[in-house]
Amino acid sequence: MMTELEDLREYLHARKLKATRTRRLIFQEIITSSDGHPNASEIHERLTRKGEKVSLASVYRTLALLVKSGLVSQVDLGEDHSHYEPEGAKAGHGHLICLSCGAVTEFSDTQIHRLIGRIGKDHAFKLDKFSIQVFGYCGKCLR
Amino acid sequence: MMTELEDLREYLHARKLKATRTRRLIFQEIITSSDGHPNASEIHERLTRKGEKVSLASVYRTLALLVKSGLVSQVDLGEDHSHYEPEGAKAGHGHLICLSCGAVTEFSDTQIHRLIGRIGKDHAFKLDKFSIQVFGYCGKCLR
DNA sequence: TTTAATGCAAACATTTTGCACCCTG
DNA sequence: CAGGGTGCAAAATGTTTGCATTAAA
Repeated sequence: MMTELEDLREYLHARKLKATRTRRLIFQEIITSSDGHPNASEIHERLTRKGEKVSLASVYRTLALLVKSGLVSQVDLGEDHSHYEPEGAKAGHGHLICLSCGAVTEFSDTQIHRLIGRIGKDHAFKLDKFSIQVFGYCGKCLR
Repeated sequence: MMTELEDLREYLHARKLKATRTRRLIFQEIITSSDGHPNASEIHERLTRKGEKVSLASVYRTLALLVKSGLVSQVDLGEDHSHYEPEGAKAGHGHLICLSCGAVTEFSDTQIHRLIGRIGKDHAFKLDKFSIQVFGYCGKCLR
């Protein structure tokens, strides 16, 4: 569980950047987030509520750094702001987004990977990453 | 080609909304757009350049209406604003987005449809629509 | 002690909204 | 001519940036 923090430290040290308390707090907040996909202001609120004095500007600056590092990925859930999630081993997964309650469920599927890979080849396109949003209604809301 | 305009007229008439010149112009701009996925300000600029006096506010209001009607769909291409495209027969397709030149190529694949359908079932999720963005480098940029 | 990182506030970009006036039906 | 639609300007969001100050290394 602290492995990720080590990864961050390593990343920062390798490029002579500073492992500040602010950066650790923000990264930890993403890793330990119960809802899984917080946005910038949620991260800011949660830290503030915990008594940490971190500015929203730092949240944005740190998020940009984390995304660039590959430790965190930026996801679009169909809202007008970005969400962030730890980039775990389960790379390349999609999100099921409920249009009624907003619940977000992740899914991962090896067939999708293979299919996307083939589509890239068919179009002479060297792929870097992909993102899938499936909108609809979750089991709870259907009842 | 004028079929779409008829569809718009029909949609508006059915709910006692007005088929104004502004609405027709904006819808036509999306249908006939050469680049395929204009954003709000591109639509506004193009109409202005053609000598049409349409406000950006009306562009946004009309886009919202067109999306709700199902005649147009809103797409996310990884930028900080939305793009719009006609909702043709080829429903449910994805976009290949070049990280170098920004070119956007569409793809459609029946296997993806099937796969997404199955994923929905597996999660007791009634699906409405889906969206796929594949980021990478296009053939031109690889040379 | 050096230099990167932070907080704050102002700046930006995109989208939304209130209101007086205009046009379609 | 009634009611929805439009333009304009102001406001609301989400995100970025300049600068003086703080804190890692």
